Amino acid sequence: MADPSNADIAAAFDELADLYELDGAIVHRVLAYRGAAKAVRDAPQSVAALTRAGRVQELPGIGATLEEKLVALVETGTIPALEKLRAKFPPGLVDLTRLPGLGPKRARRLFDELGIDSLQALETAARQKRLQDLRGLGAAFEQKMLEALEQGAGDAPQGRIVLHRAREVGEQIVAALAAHPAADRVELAGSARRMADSVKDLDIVAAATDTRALLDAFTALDVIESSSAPGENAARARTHNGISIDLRVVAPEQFGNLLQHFTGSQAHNVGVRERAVRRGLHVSEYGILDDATGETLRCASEEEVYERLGLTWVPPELRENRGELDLTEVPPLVTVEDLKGDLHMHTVASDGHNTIEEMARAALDRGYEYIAITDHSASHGFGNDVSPDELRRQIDRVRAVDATLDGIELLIGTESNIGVDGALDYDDELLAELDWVIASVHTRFAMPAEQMTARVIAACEHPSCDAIGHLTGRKIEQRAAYAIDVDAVIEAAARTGTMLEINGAPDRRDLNDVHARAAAQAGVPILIDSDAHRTTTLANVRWGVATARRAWLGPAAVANTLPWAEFAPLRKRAR
DNA sequence: GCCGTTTTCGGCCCGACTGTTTTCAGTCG
Repeated sequence: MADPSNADIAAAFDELADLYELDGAIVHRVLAYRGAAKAVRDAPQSVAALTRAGRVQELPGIGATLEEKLVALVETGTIPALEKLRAKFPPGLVDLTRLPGLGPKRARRLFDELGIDSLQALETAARQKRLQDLRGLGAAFEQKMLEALEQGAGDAPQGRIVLHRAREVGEQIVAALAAHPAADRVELAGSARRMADSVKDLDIVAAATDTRALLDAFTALDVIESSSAPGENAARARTHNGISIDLRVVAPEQFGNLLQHFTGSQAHNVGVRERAVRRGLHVSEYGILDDATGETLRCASEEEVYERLGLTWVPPELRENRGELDLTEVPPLVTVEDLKGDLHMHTVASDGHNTIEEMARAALDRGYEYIAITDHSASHGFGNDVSPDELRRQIDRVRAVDATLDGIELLIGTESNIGVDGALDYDDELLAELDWVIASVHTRFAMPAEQMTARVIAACEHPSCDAIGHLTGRKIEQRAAYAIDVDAVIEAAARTGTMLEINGAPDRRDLNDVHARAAAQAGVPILIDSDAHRTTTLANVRWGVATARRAWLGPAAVANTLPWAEFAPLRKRAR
């Protein structure tokens, strides 16, 4: 039996939290399960393996009881308490809690007192006006439920917006507001500031000399379709392309508190506040209340907020409660400017839109010292098929352009498909003639995890395979990662000297932050590549850098921050 | 159920909103 993945374990703990909540457990017990689920999901190593090793209590939020449940899950494939609770409550009951305004307490009462066990049963009861029979619930609640059901609120979790789309809108609005005469400071906050993979909505915070004027300017922007005003210093709006935006405005002396609060994440803020309480301080969006003096401290800057709490300021990308509150100094994180090369891009030879020379000149403009031209290999047919003969001609073309350009090293490479059996395209001799080979899975995503893992490990063991591209094949908000044992691949990459890529395509960002952190900790050199298909998308490394930063990676962990002379010998073929 | 600069029990982040109440429970971010 294969070990459960961290995602599987986290899902089991989340389900236990939901069911214990329905069961009426005290909220702190429920939160303990949710916290444990998050710790497992964020863990950069296999939690199943940690459990076997008897070390799982090293994870924050895992104690003796949860260890016992993990041992059961790893050894038997199931958790007895979970089976018991599943038998106790109909599966449709958890669906009810997805409706806004209907949580576990009310769901439990609807079940106990009216026998409601599904969205369908809720709708029927609401139409028959039976919900208002319950003490504490009235006609307004009933109406709200019917409206929510009509809008399909219970059907499926709402889709999130991939970060680059949200930031495009957000950055534009921030720039427009910052230029307004009433604006003192304007910043994007929330998960967009933390550079998460995707966002639910946008949070913008501002300090202004004239709050009313700035709010009016915001709602009058061309991109805004509709707006409402939930308070004196706030506006909520929707853009024409369907993105919800919250704007909050405060006086400049309070801006640091507001920015810190709305940047989150929730888990980070909870961690911050728990530590503050131990010092007799209470943190909110309005300030820091000091028990000793009864006074509320306001901070103009975010740095001041952290300093007053005795904490090191935390870069927004790290604010996920993954250990950042124990930092004693701000860690060095990789930046776009640190990158000296890009090892994954396409040209008109396969499915790209620009020539070798155009890509090279664009790379020079970005200040790169080296790039690899890595058109798709022939077996799967992206755009034009690059046959072995075509690849030989491409070698000559790249060498020719390289000879005409100063200041940049042009590598001839390929993005080779990884076959079902782990074989690369092109014969070994031709692969060995290249300067660089990145290998990726593009077919047969549905194979079992054991086979997919063996397939990619086989590629790692090929002497000409320098790196693995977009390891898990995920497309953010579109397609889940295929089943693969990432830990096993990381181990193989470390053993064979194969680099692992963070693909910068904004809907890939693959490796993700958790995997990239684990790979770097295992000593695997990480690449940040654009996977550009035209000159303009070379800039996509921005999203790869964002993921690297969320993975706590400094420049030293990222191989293509090295100058060519130091990068070249790191390639497997040069070792 | 976890956890410890209040250490093995007694706490556990903060504030806003809603609908129902007449002081508050539940929900949400």
